[in-house]
Amino acid sequence: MKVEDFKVTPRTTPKNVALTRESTLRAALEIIDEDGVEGLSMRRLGRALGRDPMSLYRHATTKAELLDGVAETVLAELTVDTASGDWEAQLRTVARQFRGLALAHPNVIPLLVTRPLSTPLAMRPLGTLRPLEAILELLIRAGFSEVDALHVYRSFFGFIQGHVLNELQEIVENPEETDDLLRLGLHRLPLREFPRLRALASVLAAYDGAAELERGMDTLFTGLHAQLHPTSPSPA
Amino acid sequence: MKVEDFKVTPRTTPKNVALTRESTLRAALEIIDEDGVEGLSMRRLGRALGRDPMSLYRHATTKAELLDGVAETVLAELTVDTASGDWEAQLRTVARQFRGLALAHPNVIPLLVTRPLSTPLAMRPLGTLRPLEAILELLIRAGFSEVDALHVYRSFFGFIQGHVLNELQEIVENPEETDDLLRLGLHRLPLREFPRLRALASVLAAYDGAAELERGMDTLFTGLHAQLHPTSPSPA
DNA sequence: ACAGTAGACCTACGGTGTAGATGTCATTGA
DNA sequence: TCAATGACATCTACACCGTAGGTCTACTGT
Repeated sequence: MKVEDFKVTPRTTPKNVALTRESTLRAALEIIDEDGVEGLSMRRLGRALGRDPMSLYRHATTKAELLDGVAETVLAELTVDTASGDWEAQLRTVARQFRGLALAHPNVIPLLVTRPLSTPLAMRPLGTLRPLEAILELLIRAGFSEVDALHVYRSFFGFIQGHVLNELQEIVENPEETDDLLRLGLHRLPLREFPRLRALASVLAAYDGAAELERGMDTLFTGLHAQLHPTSPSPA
Repeated sequence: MKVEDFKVTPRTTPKNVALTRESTLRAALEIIDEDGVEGLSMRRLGRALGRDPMSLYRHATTKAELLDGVAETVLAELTVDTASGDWEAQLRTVARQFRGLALAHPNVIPLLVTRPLSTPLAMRPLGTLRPLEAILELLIRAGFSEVDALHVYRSFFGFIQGHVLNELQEIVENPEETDDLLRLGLHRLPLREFPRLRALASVLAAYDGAAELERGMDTLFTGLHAQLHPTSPSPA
């Protein structure tokens, strides 16, 4: 009893399992993780699923929607404990989660930061709005006014987005090279024009994303505390 | 004497002016401003310039490089006064400039935040590194150590990037609608799941990007001052 | 038993980026 | 002066893209 015996249908392979939105998105995510957003085409996704590319339009009316779906599934991994009385600790946790997602799926980040630019807030996939709602809930329960809660959310979200973009830009060009200047390829920069940058080679090479995130949050929360406080300031 | 009389060359139109890298990038920027990055194709750009699409490869070896060029020209509009003794004031100026660029060319922002993710620092267009070098120079002259200067730069740059992404996401769906909830389309959100978000309709509608940027910078600089200081702390 | 329908498939259209060959000058070197 | 050299523009062609529209099949509810 060989696999071929079941080839009732023409050229496609797995076929036994039904095609769901979830499995489609999972496969799409895999392709993006491997080859980036550019690498994902409907034809290739169809091939990966052993289905005709056109079948995909059963579960996503358009490719853009499919990309939104991928962004959504990734973002949905965030969990916010709205019951926590310590809003700062909770936000710190979310930030670390977010960084984790970014490192696990770096190729999805362009999607995450870019898609909302062309989609009004209310038309975004609900899954992407859920963390927003949860954080608002958390902050308001912690005693912030609505306006301040939104302000904190924006500062926080802008911060982690910025941090992740920063961190993902730190790409080492020649990992095997021992000299920092060469490893980062900085020797290519004209010495006259970029003395500071070149001098920072070793500091750049020693970049520690996790530490930088913590430090940035220290900065952020110091600033936030100095500026506004919830009515019930301390953890429950 | 009609225009047609000059049609020595086949189908293309302007032709008299030579095709330079600069004019090419300017035309590309115009198309992106109008129709977004998706709207830019080599064929369309060629049409806009009255040249064969293939001519473009004389000034950019690939489309990706052309996009980098567009990002570069936009970013090159930033000016940093490295001689200023008041580093905070100078950074605030840069931030406002950056926001200005973002509002003037919103469709370029995806390029700005996305392209560096696939390009090691040392291989980026020099124009995009110049602001970085200048800010490092500014900070070091102000008395920061190299490490701290880099840290400040990263916090700052992450912040403005995050802010701009936040601000550009605030798209109003039905500008003519008077009720905030309807104008933002928030009525589409399930009431049970998104009570906080829906309640914030009027606050969201009153978003003021410039004010938010200033507020965010207050937060940021408060935090930075509390955390580290240059050896020569006050403006010259 | 039959109509309706949901899901998958196929074909085809107008687009894309760009490799490679060809044409057309202007400048140079002998 | 003429030939050669290069720079630049053009054309053709290839493999790929997203997706509109039609068709086939198999199951569902009546």
